[in-house]
Amino acid sequence: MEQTEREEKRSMRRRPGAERLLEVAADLFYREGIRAVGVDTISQRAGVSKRTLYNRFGGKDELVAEYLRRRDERWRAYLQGVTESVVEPREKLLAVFGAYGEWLVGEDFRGCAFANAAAEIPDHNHPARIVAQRHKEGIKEHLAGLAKDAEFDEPESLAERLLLLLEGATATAAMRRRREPLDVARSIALELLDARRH
Amino acid sequence: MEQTEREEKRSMRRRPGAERLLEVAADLFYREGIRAVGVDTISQRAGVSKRTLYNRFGGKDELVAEYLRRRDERWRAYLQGVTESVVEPREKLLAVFGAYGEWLVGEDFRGCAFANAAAEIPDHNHPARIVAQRHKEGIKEHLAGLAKDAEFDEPESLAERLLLLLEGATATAAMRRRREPLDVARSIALELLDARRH
DNA sequence: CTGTAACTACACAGACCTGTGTAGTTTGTG
DNA sequence: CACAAACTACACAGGTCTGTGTAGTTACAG
Repeated sequence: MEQTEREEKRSMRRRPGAERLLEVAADLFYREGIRAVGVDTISQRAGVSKRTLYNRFGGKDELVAEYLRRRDERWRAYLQGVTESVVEPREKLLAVFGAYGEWLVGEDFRGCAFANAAAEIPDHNHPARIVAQRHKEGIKEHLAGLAKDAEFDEPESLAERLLLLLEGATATAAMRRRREPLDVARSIALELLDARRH
Repeated sequence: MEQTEREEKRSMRRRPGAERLLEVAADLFYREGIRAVGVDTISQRAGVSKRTLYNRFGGKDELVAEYLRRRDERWRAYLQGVTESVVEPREKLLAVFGAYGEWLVGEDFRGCAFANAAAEIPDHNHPARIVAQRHKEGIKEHLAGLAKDAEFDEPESLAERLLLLLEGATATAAMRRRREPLDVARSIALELLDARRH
């Protein structure tokens, strides 16, 4: 216990700069846009020298990719937790809509970070674009797993449909923040599930 | 007739610069992103002095808004044409999906210009954001009109659902260009229409 | 011919951008 | 203590950005 604490302290101490940089970058990139935020601003607000940013991440592009990687991890972990807390397999699928719903009514909602990155970065081979693409695949796989557990026929196909609904709700909500889009998406999802009920 | 032609010529001659600027700006903004393209590049490629750009549009922000306004007009006119060419009211709704489908499989597809603008511009009061929001409302109204003509119950609600599907397909296709998303959206649309058939 | 609208060429301000180079300091470890 | 990793401060290169100021040119209408 004491040892664990010390180790944690050490690893936190080892690169405290990188950690602060990522936190600040995540906040600013999401809120203001990737291109809109300069490395000077990030390092300044993180209370870290710009040199450290470049020593840790190599450049802005990789910092952006890291920002998305971390966001991907956290969102998937959150989703995992939400679906695990539900018992009924079919309800798990609907719980995903609940998770998205809570997110996109928040005051600080600014659309899907991955979609936004794709909008800002035309280059398909940019590291951030690859992370963004993987993120969507990850969500789809998660949905497919749940659909399979709920014993739906063609779980892959259902997962694709549900993902499209979530994307649609997110994109629509990004235009003008409201809770309607998610309710619409959820009700379509219900129709789809009911139509495939055994 | 002759008079019309002369008037057209005159009005085209009156501001040839503005026209060229808008064409070039539309192309660059869409392909490379709004923030990524500077006014110097635009005016240079349009073969027009930067001063003219500022005299005509007042600034970059208004040029961006104009770019979206024109894109909105054209897309709505195109959609109008597509749906008018179909006879069956119910088929008109599906024709909208056909129109989106053709667009998002093109080589130069870079996602929805309005969604991209919203992603790049956090400020909700930016003129471009207002145009983008209006665009989506316009499409929804168009769909609602078609749904009404096809005598569906609750046409507004159906329109909202169909718009969400189109948004989802566009967003998904923007991540990794494929034709699947639209097929998925279209098949969900079919299910929705069938479930509401008289 | 004269006036006016549209436009050009070009310099410039002032800010911001990514990225590097360098010399020196802190901090924890063997 | 000695060493190395991590970090700081700071200047700088070279570029881009939006926007303005100014003097002069072109095209056309009355």
